[in-house]
Amino acid sequence: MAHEPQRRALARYLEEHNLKHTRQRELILDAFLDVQGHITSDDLYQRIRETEPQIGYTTVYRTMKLLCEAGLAAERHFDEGSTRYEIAHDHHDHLVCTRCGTIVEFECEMIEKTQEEIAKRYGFQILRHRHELYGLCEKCQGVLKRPPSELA
Amino acid sequence: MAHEPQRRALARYLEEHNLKHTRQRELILDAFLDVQGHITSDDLYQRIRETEPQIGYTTVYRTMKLLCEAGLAAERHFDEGSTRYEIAHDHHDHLVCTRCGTIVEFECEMIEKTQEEIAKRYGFQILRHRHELYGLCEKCQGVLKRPPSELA
DNA sequence: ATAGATGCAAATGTTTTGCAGGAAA
DNA sequence: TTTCCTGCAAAACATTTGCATCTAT
Repeated sequence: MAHEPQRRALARYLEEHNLKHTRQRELILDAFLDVQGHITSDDLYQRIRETEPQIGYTTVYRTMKLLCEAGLAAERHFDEGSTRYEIAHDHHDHLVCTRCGTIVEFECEMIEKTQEEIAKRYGFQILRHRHELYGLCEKCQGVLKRPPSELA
Repeated sequence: MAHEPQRRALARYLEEHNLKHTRQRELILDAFLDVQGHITSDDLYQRIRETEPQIGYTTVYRTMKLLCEAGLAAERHFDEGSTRYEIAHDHHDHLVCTRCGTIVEFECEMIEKTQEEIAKRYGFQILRHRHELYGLCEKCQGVLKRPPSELA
């Protein structure tokens, strides 16, 4: 069933914090890793309940927070409203298509450096940041260029 | 009572859209402009009700949306949760102090240009963006350096 | 045996909506 | 006198919390 490294990381985190290793936690970790994407707790809950209808949405919400604390997931807040989770990895920012919801990750060292300079100029010490570019992905630009009759 | 240019702009917008010029709308516009800051609808409601207790919070929420449509206010969503409104002016981004809530505006052409390049690389057409730097302002860095006994 | 987890229901905080009465054009 | 607004109460939404029960250790 794969996801072994992450399963081990979770097990380690739970032991170190005197927390319990439960079926639900393993289940949610697996489902989350399977999706590979920027998913909401509710999406994940809907998905899991298809095969495990006895699971509670509260548990999914709580477990996603736990996975963040364990360093396996990262919380993101895009404009659309609900909290999304991504698989934790190196720092990056996002491009978000406002039509189809596609999310693309990018990183740019130059912007990072420039941010530091700006912060220095205002006497701030940056702890984190949020940089999101909203617009149309290639595909959606194409769709919107067609005559209205062809639109969904 | 000042704010004449904005009052006129609002009046013009209301006429053009066949909307009505009411005491509440004028009141909310004035209060909003007085604050000069990044304020939530609820903050504004609390503030106005001190002198005008009969006003409804619904009206404040609705009017802030109206002021955005009229181009007089702009909506912002920072990490802390509720929607804040600022007086509409040239494009800019923000530094936010996570301890005291101070918000400083900045603009950086180089970052803007770099964003465009990134978008091009991924085939995106940017419609808007969001760039927020969270950290400690000068004052709060100082406070947090002191021994714990001196903290509030 | 016991600390901790689960899942339901209810509470939360913010914002929106339905609607009857009220004010502007 | 008609169209639009207001303000209340209630709904919406996403998320969190209280609590009795259940489970991993």
